Amino acid sequence: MGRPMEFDPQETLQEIMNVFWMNGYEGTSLQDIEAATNLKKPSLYRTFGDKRAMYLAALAAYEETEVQSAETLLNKTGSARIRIQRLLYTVIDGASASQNRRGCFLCNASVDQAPHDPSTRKFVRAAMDRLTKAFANALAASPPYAANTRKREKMAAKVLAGYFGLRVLIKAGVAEETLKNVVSQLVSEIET
Amino acid sequence: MGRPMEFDPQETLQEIMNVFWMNGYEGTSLQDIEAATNLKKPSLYRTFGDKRAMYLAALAAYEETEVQSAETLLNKTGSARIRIQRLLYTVIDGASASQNRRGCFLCNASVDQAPHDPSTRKFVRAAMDRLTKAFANALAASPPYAANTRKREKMAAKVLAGYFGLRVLIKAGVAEETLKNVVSQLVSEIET
DNA sequence: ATGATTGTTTACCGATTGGTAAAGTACTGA
DNA sequence: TCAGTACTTTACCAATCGGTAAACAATCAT
Repeated sequence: MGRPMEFDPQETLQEIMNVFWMNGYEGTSLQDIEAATNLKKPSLYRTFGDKRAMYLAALAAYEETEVQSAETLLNKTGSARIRIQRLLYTVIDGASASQNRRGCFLCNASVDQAPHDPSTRKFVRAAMDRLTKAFANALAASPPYAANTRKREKMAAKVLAGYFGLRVLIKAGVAEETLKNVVSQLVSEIET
Repeated sequence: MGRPMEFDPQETLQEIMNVFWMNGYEGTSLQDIEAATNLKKPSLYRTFGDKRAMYLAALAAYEETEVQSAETLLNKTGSARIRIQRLLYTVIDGASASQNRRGCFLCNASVDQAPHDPSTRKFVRAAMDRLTKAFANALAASPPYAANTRKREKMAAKVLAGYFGLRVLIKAGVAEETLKNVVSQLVSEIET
């Protein structure tokens, strides 16, 4: 059956994801991807297709790892407020601890590719819906939202907006104290 | 005194701003700028410097036009809630009316350049502060916020986050109804 | 061992990137 | 009229862009 692959495509995809996540689509060159993966272009093109396909695959990988971990975090114990607070503080801690300015890949993709590429837009919107549903599920942990679907969905949409706004502020490098203010404000409006 | 300029640098800067605003820094080539301004590269480099200088000048132009118009909108009559609601609905209408997916240039710059370029980050943060202060001033139109500076600042930070989140959702192309939900939720939490 | 098959490496492609030197053009003051 | 000056145009630069053909290396079934 021929020569076996010398690298793990899944692992490689994670590395590709990290590069696109940090630098965006236009900001990432094939050279950058080569450096990040320790692979040469022909191997990359063979396994993933062209640059755009790599980007979409990276987005999909993001959804599978990061969005899912957000979901599990939101599915832990506690009231609606506690659950969402837990996620938002994790985001802040992750940013300030490791000087991590990558933000949220979905948010980045919305800004730099969604307006120009329909397939990216479609994908991002689907992932956003998934995130919104995760927020809605977390909200359902508290009676006022469990009882009222419409109320839950509206609040979920607002939490999503606040979440993205937070990620933008992080990318801009605003002070951690400001970030915590935003989160405490945002969370305080969630009924128990 | 030699040959007079055949174009208006201010006007040209607006056109440069529009291109960067739409396509981001890496997504904009000098060819794009030439096409948008009807000028050749040497004229552009002579008047503005290199590409990065053009980008920063475009950001400054954005602050002078868009941020200022946001300020005047927030300074009109009405309660804190009314004022902020007015701005946010203007944003939504501007997006849905003209299929305008440019979002907010400050938000875009935060995502695609602030993490990589310190001077962009510095500039964006200053403009954000200005916007935050404009929100705070609008909040001061209602007694609960006029009386309590700390409360006002915290709410202003949250409104800023909501504002950026909204611009991200717009870029992702979410339904107008969802956007309106976000705004109504956001605004309903502003005391009168 | 050997051919077939698959993966990797090297080397290259045309196009485009940001940026500039030099030639040409239009205006000024003398 | 004419030298000096400032702007525009043309033409070009090395470097890098995304993408690929062809040579090379490693494994398989036979």
